[in-house]
Amino acid sequence: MSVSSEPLRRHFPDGVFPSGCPSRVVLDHVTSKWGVLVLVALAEGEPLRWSELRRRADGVSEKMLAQTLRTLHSDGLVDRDARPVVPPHVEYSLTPLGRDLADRLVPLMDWVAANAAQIVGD
Amino acid sequence: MSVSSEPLRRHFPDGVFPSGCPSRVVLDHVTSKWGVLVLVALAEGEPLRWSELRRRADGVSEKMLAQTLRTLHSDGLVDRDARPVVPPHVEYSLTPLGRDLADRLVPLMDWVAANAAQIVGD
DNA sequence: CAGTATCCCATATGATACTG
DNA sequence: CAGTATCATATGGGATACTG
Repeated sequence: MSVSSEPLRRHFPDGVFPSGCPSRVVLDHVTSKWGVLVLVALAEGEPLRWSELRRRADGVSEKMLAQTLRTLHSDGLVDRDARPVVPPHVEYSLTPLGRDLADRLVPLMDWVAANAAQIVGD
Repeated sequence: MSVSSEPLRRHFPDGVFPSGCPSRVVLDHVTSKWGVLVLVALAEGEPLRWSELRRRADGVSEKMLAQTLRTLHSDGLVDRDARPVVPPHVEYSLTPLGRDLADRLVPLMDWVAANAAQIVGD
């Protein structure tokens, strides 16, 4: 079933992306080991705090979480809301742009979750 | 448009993926720097040869192309068809599983292509 | 709590040369 | 043409200690 009636889908005619173009940079941010995980964790919809993110992106070090969050924030994908209270209360959430991206990431993660055992020969 | 009427989407309730589970391994293969590019290059539909892949995954070294191809092949995502001629003629293509994955990768790449300039502040 | 600052290492990635 | 083999390097990533 689902025989492709379209033999060709010329999405990226001249090579997937020219090396060194902005798309490559963004792709690397987005597909970075922890970037995907953080984005998808936030894709649930509700803002998450630092400690929650550390738990949900299981295994992430403080250094990498900080670095990932900084990158995603400066890319305009993640919002950082720091409330001036003590102890500090900071919430991270997706920007509209980030949500848009996450919508494309989630199907990928679903696929991985569904097929990983088969692939890796669990 | 496309206002989310669903506040929560509990795709990955207990943390995106447990650290060390098969999904993490597959995710790393699939989102590896060159893995994505090779998969998407092959997503066009027609089989590609080594040299074509090198051109389309612009910037990839021979070592990394070989390694990426080996991983994707052993994951059952990419087929390798070597014809016993001289000079050698080898074609790579997606397996059904690989095509299924690529279908989820392409929308992501399209998004990246569409938004990269804005994000990186070209 | 939410980070930053350091030190350190594995390995992902790269450049080059060589081969069936 | 389609790789493999080597050598070298950058940096992604981790552990630990410290701080506003």
